[in-house]
Amino acid sequence: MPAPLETCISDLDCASSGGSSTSDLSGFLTDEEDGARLQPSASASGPPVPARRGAPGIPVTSDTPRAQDDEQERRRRRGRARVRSEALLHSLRRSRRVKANDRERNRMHNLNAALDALRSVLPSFPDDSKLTKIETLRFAYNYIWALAETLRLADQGLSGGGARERLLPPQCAPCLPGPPSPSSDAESWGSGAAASPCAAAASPLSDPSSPAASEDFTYGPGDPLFSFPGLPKDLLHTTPCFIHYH
DNA sequence: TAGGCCATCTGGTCCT
DNA sequence: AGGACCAGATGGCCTA
Repeated sequence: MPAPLETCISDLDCASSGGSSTSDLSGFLTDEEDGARLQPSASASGPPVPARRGAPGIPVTSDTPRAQDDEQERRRRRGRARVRSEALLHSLRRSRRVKANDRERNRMHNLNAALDALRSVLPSFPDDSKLTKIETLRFAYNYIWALAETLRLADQGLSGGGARERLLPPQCAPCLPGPPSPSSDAESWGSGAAASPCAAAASPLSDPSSPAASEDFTYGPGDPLFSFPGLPKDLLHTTPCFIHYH
C-alpha cells in the first residue's frame, strides 16, 4: 500500500527544513539572498550598513528616516527572496525525491518480477503456497545443486561422459556447492557458496539437452515425493531443499 | 497479540 | 549531475 503522497511531501518538508545543506541552496539564491547570507552581522549587530555598491567616499548613515526606510525595504525584499528560493528548493527536492522513489519502486518491482520468474521455473508444491523471497532463493540454490548432482550421477552411467563438462563451466567442478549443512542458515550459505559464480552458472535447465530437463528422469504422477521433475529419487532424499523446506 | 513478510520511503554511497 | 544500488526505518497485512 503506497504511502499517501501528502505524507511524503510533508515528511520531506520537515526533513529538508531541518538539516538542509547549503550547497543545495547555492544554485537558487538570488544576489539579494547571497548578500543577506554573507552579511548576517549587518542586521544583527551595530548600525545597519546599506549594501550599496559604488559611490565610494560618500558617507552612508542610517540616521535619517529615509535611510531607515530604505534599510527596512531591503530587509523585506531579502526576506521575500529567501522565502521564494526556499520554496523553489523544496519543490525541486520534492520532485527529485518523488522521481527517486518512483525509480526505486520500479527497481523493486523488477526485482520481484525476476523472483517470480525464478519461482515459475522451480518445482511447485502440493499446497501451492507461494514461496517467500528467501525461500525462493534457498530453494533455487538447492534445486540447482540437485540438478547438478543429477548430471553427475547421469555422467557416471555414461561411457563417454562429458555431459557434465558440456553443461557446467570447468571452474565449477571444484567448487560445486554440495548440500549445505542442515544447520546452516541463510547468512552462512546464502551469502557464501550460493553467491559464488559457480552457483549462478550451474544451471542445467538452461541447456535443453540436459538429461535433467528431459522426460527420462521424471517420475510418475503417483510418486509420493514432491513434484520435482528430472531428479532421481535417491537424490531427492539428500537434496537439501527437502531438509530445509518446511 | 507477537512475529514474519512485504512494500515503500529515505538518505547515503558509488558509478557513469 | 543524475541514476543505480543499498540498508535502515516504518507501517500494513496475515497467521499462529
